[in-house]
Amino acid sequence: MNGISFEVPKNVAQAKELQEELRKELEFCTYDGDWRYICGVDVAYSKGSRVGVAAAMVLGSNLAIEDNSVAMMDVNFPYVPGYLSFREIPVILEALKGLEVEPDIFIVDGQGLAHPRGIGLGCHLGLILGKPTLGVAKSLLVGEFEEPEFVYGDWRPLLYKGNTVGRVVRTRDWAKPVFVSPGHLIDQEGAYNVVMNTLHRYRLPEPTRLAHLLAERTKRESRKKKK
DNA sequence: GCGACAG
DNA sequence: ATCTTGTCGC
Repeated sequence: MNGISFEVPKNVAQAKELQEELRKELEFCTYDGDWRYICGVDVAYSKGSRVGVAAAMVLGSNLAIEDNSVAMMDVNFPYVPGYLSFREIPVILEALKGLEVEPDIFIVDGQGLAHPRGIGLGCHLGLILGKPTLGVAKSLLVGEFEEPEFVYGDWRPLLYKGNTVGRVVRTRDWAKPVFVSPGHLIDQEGAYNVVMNTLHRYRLPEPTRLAHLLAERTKRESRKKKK
């Protein structure tokens, strides 16, 4: 069950056209939550954002690490809000090639549906992989919401242009909420459940949190090795 | 024209 | 996101 291939847009205008086209392919279905391996992805940057370091962390249902992989490569596309996927997907795909275990579902560090054109990094990656994917962002890109209660697990719908595009979730007492939205082959309730089931004692779910640490550590080690 | 703006 | 040491607090 493979997905589409990654196309490289020449500029932001082309990227926008591509997103509007890909948006039609997204499928938000109910998710049974029945995964064996879940993969978190994150990208760190060095050399003034010229080089990207992607990390993929695969966890089992007990949240124990089952596999991981990293990749580093020059990043071409600039960071433009709303077009993050064109900047991060190439190096992410490279990292995923190094996995020996095949994940059932993916969590991305960024938005899914909660995006200006309804196709954030989580959605785009999901289409390419052809697997359930969701986004968990640390800050808002688009939408409006009411403050969730300051209690673990509480949430409020994230509204954008009259539609609910995700959930603003309090993943820890008193901590800033995170923005959860479906990417592909999953719905809002499913995405919320996956996040709640992969939280440990931190604000971010373990797959993404550990992928972030791995990417940071890899970057740190490689910059000292080169100089 | 003025702000907002994932990582 | 990145550049960066120590420091306050659970």
